[in-house]
Amino acid sequence: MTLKAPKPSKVNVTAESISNALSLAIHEHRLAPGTKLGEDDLSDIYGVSRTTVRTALLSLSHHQIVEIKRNRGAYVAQPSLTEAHEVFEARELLEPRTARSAALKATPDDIALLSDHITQEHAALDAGDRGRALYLSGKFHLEIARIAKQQTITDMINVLIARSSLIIALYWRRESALCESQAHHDLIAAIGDNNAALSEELMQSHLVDLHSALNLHEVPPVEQNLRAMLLGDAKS
Amino acid sequence: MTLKAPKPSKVNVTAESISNALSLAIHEHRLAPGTKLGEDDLSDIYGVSRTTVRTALLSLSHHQIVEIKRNRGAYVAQPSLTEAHEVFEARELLEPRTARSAALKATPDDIALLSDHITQEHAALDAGDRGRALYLSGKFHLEIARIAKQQTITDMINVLIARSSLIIALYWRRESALCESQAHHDLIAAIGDNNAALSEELMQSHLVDLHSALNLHEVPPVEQNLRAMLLGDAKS
DNA sequence: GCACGCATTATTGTATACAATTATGTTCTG
DNA sequence: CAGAACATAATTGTATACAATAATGCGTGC
Repeated sequence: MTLKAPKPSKVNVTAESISNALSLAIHEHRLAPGTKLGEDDLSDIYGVSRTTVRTALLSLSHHQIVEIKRNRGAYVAQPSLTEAHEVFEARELLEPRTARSAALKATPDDIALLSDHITQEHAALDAGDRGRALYLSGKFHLEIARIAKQQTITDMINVLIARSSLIIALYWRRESALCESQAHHDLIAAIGDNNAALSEELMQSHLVDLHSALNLHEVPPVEQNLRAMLLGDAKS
Repeated sequence: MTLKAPKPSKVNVTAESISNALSLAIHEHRLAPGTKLGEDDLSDIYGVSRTTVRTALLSLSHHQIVEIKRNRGAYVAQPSLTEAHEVFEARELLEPRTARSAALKATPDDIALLSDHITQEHAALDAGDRGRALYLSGKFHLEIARIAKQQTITDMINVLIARSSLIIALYWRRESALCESQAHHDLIAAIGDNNAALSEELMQSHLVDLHSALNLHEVPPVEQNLRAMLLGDAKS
């Protein structure tokens, strides 16, 4: 098992590292929407005080992937269907223009990095790790924003991608379709050719495609347990 | 003095209320960029523990209007010139389309509310309260986003407007120009007529206008004191 | 007189303790 | 037996105490 995962033995466990670990777990669908994130549980798991855990949870709540209900605790967010559509509409507003900008600025190094992403994504799929493939797929979009050199917009897209991961967990309809990374391949080609118009158009249709793959009815909220998702089933 | 301001005597002082008070003070340019926000100072001022203050500061840092430097403390953010351009470019990407959407959805009540905003803004200017006028001007943009009924995009615009306030504090060039709310009047008219294309165009040119009013060179970072800005000069 | 280094002070980071709120389970009553 | 009310337990919210880090000022040596 390739553990870069969430069990930093003892040293340097900061609020940010916990936040990152939880964020990754949510991206990879190891933490399902609705999962309760108890402060005591997390402070046990990571070996820090509740203070630090609370800082991490607060950070995640600001990214809207964790919802904190007063006096009730923190839960992995469960975006409503309305929010789901809003998130993809926002992405459709931001990302095509960002892809255009990326096409104009991309260097050969950038293209190589994108290609590497796709390779890793395929590797994850071959290994049967759909969660990691989904995470890498999101990172791909983020990488394009980074190439466009607009940190502010990149930050916004980052949040939207995180929420998209939750939305996919709740409202995904197609069975296989996540695997069809043909769209990503085409995007790399267009960006590598510095074809701004095509890049914008491909990104637009890719997002519309994803958006249209959402299920149309609400999903009942579910409760999930925590330890198994974060620690596998191995120890304690 | 019209105090809705930041001195809630003793009851129900929550992290959110502190966050709101500081946010308002920043919007109204009572807290200048670079001001140190010491935890002890703030807990004295608001009569709560540092824990609560830290929660508020963390929240503001996630909105990027406060910068927290590890082991150094929290400061009102000082956006770089690069960030300044990025923020306005992001607004130019989001707000025109949002204004279009608002024009299609606006009800008479919405128009009345927008007009009321303008009235208040003028009143603030007449009272010589430029800070409050600026705050209301930002709220005007936010209100349009709200009318468009896209909460996700509204949230993003909200953050961008807050940062814009800091940017204006640092890089504003024109002397009078903030007062020329003609653009806002025209926008109300277009939205009231449900004229989508015109609304989008007016918003676009309004933002370009604002963007072009920025100064082009960096500004030296400054330190400011805190108590006077939050409490007036009255007591203690 | 200036610069470097050490000691002191101040401020933030983290953990723990206590208070308040909510959830739960039991018991009593209709 | 069902339902409500109370008591108990669990969990979060807040404050305080302690530790670690960075800023400051003083003194010494060159």
